[in-house]
Amino acid sequence: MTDDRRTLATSAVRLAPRLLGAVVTSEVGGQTVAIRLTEVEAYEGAADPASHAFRGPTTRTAVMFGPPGHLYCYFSYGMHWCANVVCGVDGTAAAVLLRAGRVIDGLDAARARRPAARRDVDLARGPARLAGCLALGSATNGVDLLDDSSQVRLTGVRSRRLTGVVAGPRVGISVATQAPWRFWLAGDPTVSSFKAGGRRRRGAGPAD
DNA sequence: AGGACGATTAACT
DNA sequence: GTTAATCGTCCTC
Repeated sequence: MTDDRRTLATSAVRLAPRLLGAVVTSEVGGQTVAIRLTEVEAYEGAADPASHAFRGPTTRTAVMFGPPGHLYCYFSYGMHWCANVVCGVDGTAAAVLLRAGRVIDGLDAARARRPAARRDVDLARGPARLAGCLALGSATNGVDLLDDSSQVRLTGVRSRRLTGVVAGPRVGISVATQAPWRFWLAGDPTVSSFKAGGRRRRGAGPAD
């Protein structure tokens, strides 16, 4: 295992704050787009009821159980794709959701992929928006982010977290809502606005 | 075989 | 502030 991959063979909570400031570069579709990460969330697999991997491996989550340094993409709400960096040692299912970032290369291609974005800081402000900018989806699920020949690569993972990294509750989940496993760069305009986790339950109103 | 529910976003009022 | 869009996945018959 390379040194780079070894640095990812750690828990999601330990890795997540060190991904802030790192760069994801996509060459999908022959267009280069690079994003500097400003917001992430840690998901710890078997120990974390909010993780897709909590109930054990399935077809969808197989990549999460593999070696670190690969990309886990999943389809959400019937419309969107979101992307994670798989971490932890081979056989565990930890991963870090890429929630937001700043486009630092390929601005024109990113704008073309996200016509709804009014400002450039909105292009990758949110996990599905970020995946849209980089054209991540089913075709990129499982790619090795540490292989120079991959269409999607991760560079610049820090050995120590940057100053200005803050932590708080994760977004959009209905269990384990209190764990402060969302990390972002304080004051950065590309970070998504906070929304409390725990959506309203349908068809489960008060019984009386 | 059927149904509930999303690690969301954009467009409304 | 609210809500529609839209479908794969997983759980329960």
